[in-house]
Amino acid sequence: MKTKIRVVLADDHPVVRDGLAAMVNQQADMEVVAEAGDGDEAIALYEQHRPDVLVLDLRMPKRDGVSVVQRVLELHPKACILIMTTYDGDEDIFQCLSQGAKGYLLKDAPRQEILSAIRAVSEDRPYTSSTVAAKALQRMAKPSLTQRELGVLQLVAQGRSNKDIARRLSITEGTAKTHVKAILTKLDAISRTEAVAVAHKRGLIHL
Amino acid sequence: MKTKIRVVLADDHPVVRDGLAAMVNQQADMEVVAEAGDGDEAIALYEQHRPDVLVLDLRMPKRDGVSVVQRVLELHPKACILIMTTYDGDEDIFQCLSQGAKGYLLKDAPRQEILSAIRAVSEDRPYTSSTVAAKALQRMAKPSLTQRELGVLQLVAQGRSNKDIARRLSITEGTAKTHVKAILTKLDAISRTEAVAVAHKRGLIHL
DNA sequence: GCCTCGCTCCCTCTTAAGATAGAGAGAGCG
DNA sequence: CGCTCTCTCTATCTTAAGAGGGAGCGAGGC
Repeated sequence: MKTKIRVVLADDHPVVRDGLAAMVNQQADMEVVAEAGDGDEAIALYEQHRPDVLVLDLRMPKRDGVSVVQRVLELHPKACILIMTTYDGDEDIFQCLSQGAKGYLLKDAPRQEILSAIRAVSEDRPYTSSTVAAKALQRMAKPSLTQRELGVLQLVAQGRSNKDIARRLSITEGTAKTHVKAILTKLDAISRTEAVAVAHKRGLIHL
Repeated sequence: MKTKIRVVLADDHPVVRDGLAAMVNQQADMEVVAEAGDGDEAIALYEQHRPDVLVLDLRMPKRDGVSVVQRVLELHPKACILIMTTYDGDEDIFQCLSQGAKGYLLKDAPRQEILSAIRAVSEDRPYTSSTVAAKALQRMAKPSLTQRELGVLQLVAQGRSNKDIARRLSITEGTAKTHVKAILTKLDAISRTEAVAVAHKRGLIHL
């Protein structure tokens, strides 16, 4: 028998970790070697165990999924990371995959799909369901927001006025308006409130 | 030995169901008798098995948690329902508990807390962590929105203009403004965008 | 050097949003 | 019956938001 696929889990919900661990350990060809409850722990445990696959949630305390992907791949370019999350916004998907994650799947996926995704990723084969892949492709056709625009968008989403945003960012109200207008154009929205709705759906912001 | 606590699980994520099932079945005094993947199924399986405890997720396909609570308690006033979700908005908590759910806890709760919550609820004792209970109390001090206002809020959150909202609801723009104004006052917000942010945080709307 | 992009600032103009105040119809309730 | 609440509509007024322009300046790529 071949050596088992060694898996590290990272998710802030104990229930989900238990569920995944139970599923994985039932399989003859894989085992869970460690479980992390936040982003920092995920990186530390990857270092310590050097697993074949890192299964990663996106929204976690201390450090979010995208940044964990970035950091782990910086340290170990050959790392095989599988994202497993409830968020299906095209921005999240695009960010993770373009950072170098090997797979992305949603928590409502059936057991079989989850297991075969782990196997695929462990062999360095990318795994992405057709719906998820479609969103990543959709995202590529859309214009990206600049750092500044993302910062402004964040404040808009909190309900701040242009004047308020200008004060917080130490720019003039006119400039704030310029940024907001650019955001509206890129997100194809008529009003700031619609922009927030679109941005939220796409995963550009997380309220 | 006493008879085991019979549990029905309802959650749209197979992983979570597996996790809960693993945790529960490891205990000597409880067992999972059925698992549901959506709201309708949850009601049907409750009918079929009449478990001691129904562990329920809030956001599910077909029928949402609050409405499942309502329906099950309508059919079986003595039903013991434990809400288990990621949503910690005061509105969700308040709705569930005031409908008659016996417990409410968050998915990031540790294993021990989850198990003791199930035991408490099975004996008809209410279980609510202090943070959750605090939110329910906070909510009681706040003004409620009327049905109409909730409908308008929904449209505001989608980014619709007052004129647009008026057209969709077959009322005048002035009336739409009146409703929006009332929403702003009740949510203590200055602008509609802030109102959406507040409403989302409180669980009044789910984008 | 030239060009593009991101960030900043400026102008005008129109429209939407929000503050304020008043009022009537219908439902439900003590 | 009066009281309260919800929903509806009215009107006026001020301010914020958004459309549509143009423009300078520094960084980085070709």
